[in-house]
Amino acid sequence: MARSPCCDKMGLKKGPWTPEEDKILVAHVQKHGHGNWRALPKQAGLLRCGKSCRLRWVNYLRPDIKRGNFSREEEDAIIDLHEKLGNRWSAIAARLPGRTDNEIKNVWHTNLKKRLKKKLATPNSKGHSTAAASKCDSGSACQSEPVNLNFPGKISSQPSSSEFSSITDSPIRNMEIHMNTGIKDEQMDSLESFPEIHESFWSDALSSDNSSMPSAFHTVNDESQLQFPLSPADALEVGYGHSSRIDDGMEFWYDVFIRAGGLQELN
DNA sequence: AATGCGAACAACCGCTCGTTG
DNA sequence: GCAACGAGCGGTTGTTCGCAT
Repeated sequence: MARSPCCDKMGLKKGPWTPEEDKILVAHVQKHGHGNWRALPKQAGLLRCGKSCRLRWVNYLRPDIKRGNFSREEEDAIIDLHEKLGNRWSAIAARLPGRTDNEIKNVWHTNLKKRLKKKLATPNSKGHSTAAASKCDSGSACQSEPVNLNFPGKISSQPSSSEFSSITDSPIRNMEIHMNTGIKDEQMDSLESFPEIHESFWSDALSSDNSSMPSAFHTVNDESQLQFPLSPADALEVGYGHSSRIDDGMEFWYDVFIRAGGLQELN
């Protein structure tokens, strides 16, 4: 397929954007939108290619962009999501409001990779992130290996309870799903449809003393009672109770909750 | 003060995918 | 079915900045 010349065209500017260019681009997008990036620079009077304009807008000028350092929660979420999705930065960014794929990619390469390596080097590290992360480190593969999916978010694939094997402490967290062929397309699709977090989930969840754990979840007395797939009631009962894993973030809980049909309960 | 080096981030490049004629 | 095109994605590079020497 023939490639478009894009920025190679003579006369088009490259390199860092000036405040003036930013102003022009913002003003133009606010006034006319960005239906056609290729035509935009000409219309706006910018000596840039459409690709460059799009990138500048998406990664820097968009009004909903959250600037500043990543919180610990955001970093943990990135690690978890990277474990599930691999190097699919845009998919990860979609789960982190206000953050761009480029930003996440940069943070991953500069911070989080190192953090994971450190965790790996620590004998008592949690380990749940590191093994998979190291497999995925070089790219989006994460396939053709037994995958520790970290959580049974693939409940949609309706595994039998025998496919899960409880390993250590958390009733859900450490269930392993061994699959012969790794993550399948439909499972990735399932991850893609990760729902927006329902407002009332947060208000309920954060009413807990520990802001990282939904109050809606209580430790079950007998973890072996858990049956998969979980009913909404079971999901509400599923406990965690292991403070060392508190930093693992909320989205896991929400996913379990939603997949168990908990949203209807909230509504 | 000058220099070297690494971290962080912005931007570019090349590719794939989806759409359209 | 095919080619052309635009948009989007992920990998990579270039630049800037802060810190150590």
